[in-house]
Order: sequence, then structure tokens, then C-alpha cells
Amino acid sequence: MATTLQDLTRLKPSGGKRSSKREQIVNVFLRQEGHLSADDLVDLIRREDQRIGRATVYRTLQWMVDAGIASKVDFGEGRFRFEHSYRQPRHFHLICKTCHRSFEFLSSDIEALVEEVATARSFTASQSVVQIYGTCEECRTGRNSTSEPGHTDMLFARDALRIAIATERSGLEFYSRAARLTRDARGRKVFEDLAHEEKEHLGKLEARYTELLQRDPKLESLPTFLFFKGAAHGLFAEGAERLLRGINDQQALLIGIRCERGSHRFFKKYGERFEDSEGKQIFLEFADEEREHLDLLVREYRALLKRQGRTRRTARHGSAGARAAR
Amino acid sequence: MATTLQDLTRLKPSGGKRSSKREQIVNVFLRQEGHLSADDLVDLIRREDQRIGRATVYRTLQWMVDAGIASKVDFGEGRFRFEHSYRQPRHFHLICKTCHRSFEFLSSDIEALVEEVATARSFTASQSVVQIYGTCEECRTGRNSTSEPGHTDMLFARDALRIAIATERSGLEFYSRAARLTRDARGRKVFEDLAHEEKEHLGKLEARYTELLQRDPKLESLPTFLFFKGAAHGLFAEGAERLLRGINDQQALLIGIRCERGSHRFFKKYGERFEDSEGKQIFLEFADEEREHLDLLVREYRALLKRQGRTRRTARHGSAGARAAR
DNA sequence: CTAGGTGCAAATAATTTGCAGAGGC
DNA sequence: GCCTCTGCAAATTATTTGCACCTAG
Repeated sequence: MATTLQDLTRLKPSGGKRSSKREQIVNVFLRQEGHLSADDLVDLIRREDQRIGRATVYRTLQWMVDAGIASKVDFGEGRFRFEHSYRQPRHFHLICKTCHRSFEFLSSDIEALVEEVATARSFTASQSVVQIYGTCEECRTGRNSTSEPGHTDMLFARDALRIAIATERSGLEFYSRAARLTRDARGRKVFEDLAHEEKEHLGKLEARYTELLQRDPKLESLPTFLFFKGAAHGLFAEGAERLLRGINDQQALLIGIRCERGSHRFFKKYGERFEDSEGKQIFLEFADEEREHLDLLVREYRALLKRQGRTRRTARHGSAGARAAR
Repeated sequence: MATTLQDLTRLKPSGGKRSSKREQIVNVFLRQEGHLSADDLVDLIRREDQRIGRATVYRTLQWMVDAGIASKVDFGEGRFRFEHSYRQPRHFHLICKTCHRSFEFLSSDIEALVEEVATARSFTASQSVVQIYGTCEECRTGRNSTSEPGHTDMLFARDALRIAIATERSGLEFYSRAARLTRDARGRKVFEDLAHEEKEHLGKLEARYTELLQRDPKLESLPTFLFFKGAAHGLFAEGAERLLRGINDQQALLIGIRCERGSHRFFKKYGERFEDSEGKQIFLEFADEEREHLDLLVREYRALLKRQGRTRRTARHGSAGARAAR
């Protein structure tokens, strides 16, 4: 983490001179957690250097926003707050009207809907704000129920693992079922292999999950940070459902391809959004894994088409296959 | 609409005296469309009465917010804007960073996810803000593509009808399929009746829809205002899917009950949220309709259980049925 | 008559700007 | 030496408040 901070303070300044004052302000800012108002930051700065002016802090904050180090958030208090934007970009906020604290969350589901709305209105969205105002548990029940919100990094890793595990499980279910239903020996082999691989990888992920929990046992009980329904429901589960309705091997392969591609894309896209962290790593590793499965399925699908072509010589299937395999 | 305004200006003042100045400000405010800043309103007021002070406008705006006539929205401009809150409560905004206009939309889908997040974090949400910042089509393409955003009222009615029609269609599909699959003569009759009713009502809704379009032909091409996926996918469609996997009559009834109940609740809840308007009326009528179907299904389910009890005397099914029919 | 509404001007609060001087390259 | 950064103080902007006055019930 220290290295990340160093890198950022060194690399980001896109235009402008090195300056001890600015560096000092940036360092103090990045050292903080949570959402600071400009004035909070002035106070913090003043504590270690009396001779830094309020205006400089404002200017530096603006500079940090432009440089992408910080982002300006508006909680409707009549003033802005700032947070570092290098760790969890594009997150949303729960804001307690009583204690005025705010809590972060990520929701791929909400993001998807927001994108959908923007598209429907032919709007080019550059940024979106989702803020849930209300009362937090502590303020409602009296005492603090959960301990400190925990390091977001670890929470992100936990949820990344949970999502990966859920996806892996439904993938396993899908491939086992496909293997069971398939009549063609060669097709069965492919599905069995994939099921086997999923099972193996699932074991690894679960081991990693328990290892993570050992590092910080209270992590398990902390509330969800990253919301993503697709993991359990959207991707393979739907495919598995469809298998039950009786489909042929070719269709099963196509469903598998679609699922793996969706899965790969989700994990890649999401993984790439984050700065270096365990969660990012988990996402990207998983994306690679799905990519391999996808390639395997596509190869198999092509082989199947070739065999079919040899026996039936139908051009129609070939073109549809090429489209699907693209 | 005039009556609604009158009623509001007369009824809402929860505490405080009648005053010509305040009344004047409220009237000018309610006459406007869109999102006004306090200063915009001061200018508008000044145009018809020079002797109203800035402070009074501010005080009146605050009073309107307290009275529930207006709501204060923050687009991150460093000042607040105000909109009447009596028409489409709890809507969200698309905000163009170029022309600084903002556009409204409703999304039951986003609302549901937001609620889910709040629950997961044991947060009591009182209000939520969703703002999509970006560039609107006009600013991006150069010229104004769609005409005026149209009267929100009509758009709301249009989308209410579209949702009702989509739900009705999937309901029809569900009941026809159920009737086709059912072996029991009596059960088949119930499903056939329901399918028939859905078809009839579907016809009425479609007629109403074309009638609405005749009133304002350009309504059809305007973008979606109310987003709700559940209509086509969430409710009956899923039930119809499950029918294909071969289930017995009792299960079919239960699925029907669940669907109708979900549908009824959605339309009721959503319909109640709005001030008097055509869309509200459509929602509430539809909620009633679904309610009747629900009752019919529940009666039928009970009868089925009774018949089963007479032949098999199984207590287990009885209790499960009572729970499901609650 | 009196509680509350109103106008004006002054206060506040967050943030920005003008300008002269300081400091790095 | 030039260009940018910096501090200070003054300006700006949105909104609130104090206070004397006014007005409806």
C-alpha cells in the first residue's frame, strides 16, 4: 500500500511543478481515511505546518481532483467533501443523516441499470451518483453493533472471492448437468473435463477464502460491500435451468460459451477498474480462467461443426456457429 | 390539474397564516416546470411584484419543502434547486454537464436494488438520490433530436400502460400454458377462465394505449420514463418457464398465486405513490384486477386442498397451503 | 392585540480570486 | 530569470439572521 501511495504522488502530476507544500498536502490527504471537507484538511495540515494557507489547500484539492487522485463528493451538506479516488472508483454511498457518517458500497447491478437508463435516453454518462440517505444501524439501535467497517481492501477481496465462488459453483452445476445429459461421448468428455476443472478451481478459491478469513476472522460477519447478483443467478444458473428443458449438445455448448464469455467479461471489466489490491488480483485471475474455458468451448464447438459438416454438409449451421464463436 | 394546484395551495399549509405574499410565491413556483434555483424564482417573482424580498422567497421555499409541496435537489452546482414534489415523487435525474439541464426518470428496478443494499447494511433509508451526469443527446449531436420532453403526466400514463400490457401478456401466456398442461378438468376450467379474462383485459388496455397515442401521436417515440423490468421478465414469465418443466396442478396454482400477488403488490405500491394522474389510475385499476385474480386462485387452491384432503387426508399439504394462501 | 409574516441590511459560510512575493528549474 | 506556487486579504456566491415593521385573525 505504501508503494501505491508513493507511485501515485510521483506519477500523477500531469502538469505543474514539484512543490514541497503541495506534496505535503497530498500526503496528509492520502494518509486519511474517509471523506474530508476542505476545512477538515486545512485543520489537519495546520497541525503539522502553520504556514500553509487555506487557499493553497483549496487549490491543491482542485488539482488533485483534476489529476484523478481525489474526487469531490457532495452529500448535500452545503459543502463538498473529498475522498481518494484511486482505490475503489465509482462506488456509491449510504449517508446517515444522524451521525453524518457515510459508508461505501459497490453495486454492479445498479451500475448496469444506470447504464441501461442512460442508453435508453441516448445520454452519454460520464459519472453517476447514488446516495442512500437514512439512519445507520448504530444511530437507530443505540450502540455500535458491528466493529470498525474494516479495511475496504479486505472486504473487496472477500466479496470478490464470494462472487468467484458462487460463479464457480453454478458453473460446476452447469457442466456436471451437461455431462450427465450429453449422449455424445466426446461432448461428455469435454463437459466432464470442464466440470472437473471447475471443481478443482472451486477448491482453490474456497481454500483462499478460508485463508482470508483466518487473516481476519471478523471479516465473515461484515456486511456485503460489493453487490452483484449475476454471479449466482445471471450467468450459469440460467444456463443450467435451460439444460433441464432438454437441449442438444450443440445448444449446450453455445450456452456454455455464452456463460463463459459473460463471466469473463464481467470479471475482466470489474477487475481492471481497481487499483492494485487482492480483490483486483482475484478478479483478473478468475477472468483468465474463464477465458481459457471459453477458448476450450469455442474450439470444441468448431470441431463439432466440422464433424457435422462432414456428415450433413449444412452451410446454415456453419455460419451461425462462426457468428456465435466470434 | 388546476384543481390539484388549488387543493395543494389550500390544504398543505400545516402551520402558519394565509398571506398574500406567500401565496403569490407559491403560485409562481407551481406554475413553473423543471428545476428552479432560489434566484430563478426571485427573478420570476420580481417580474410581477417588485416589493418581494429575496429572504421571503428563501423562507417560502423552505416552508414549501417542509409542507411537502416542493423538494430541494442538489445537482452539485454549489446551490440548490427546487421542484414541485407533488407529481412524481422519488424520481431520479439525468444531468447534462454541458447545457446544465436535467431530465427525470423513474426506475422501480433501481429502487428495488437500493432497498436491497440498505437492508443488507441494516440501514433505514428515508430517501435516495440517483444522478447520472454526462452529456445529453442534443449537446452531443448538435441539434435537438427529440421534441420537448412532453408532459410527464402523459409519459407516465404511457409507461404505466406499457407495463400493464406487458404483465397482462405474460399472464395470458402463463394461464394459457397452464390450461394446456393441466389434466384435471376443473383446474383447466380455472386457468382457461383466467386466460380469457386476461385476454379481454389485454384488449382493453391495448385500446386505451392506442387511444392515448391518438391524443398525442409523438408520445410513442419519446424515450422510456418509467423503467420496470419485472413486468415482462420478473413476474409471470418466470412462472411460465417453470410450467414447461412439468409440474402438477397444485404447483401451477401456487405459482399463479405468487405471480398475481407480486403483480398486485407492485401495482398497488407504485400507484399509491403518485398524485392524481392517469398513470396512477391505470396502476390502481390494474392492481384491483390482479387482486381479483389472486382471490380466485386462492379460493381454487383451497378447494383443491379440500378435495385432496377428502381422498388422502394428508395434514402436511394443508398447512403448507394455508401458509401459501395467507 | 398579537403571533406570525415581511423587507432590508448585515451576517455567515464555503470557496475563489487578485496580487505581491517566494522558490524551484 | 521565468514561470508557477503560495499566502494573505478581499471578493463572490448562496443562503440565513436580526430586527423593526406590518398584517391577518
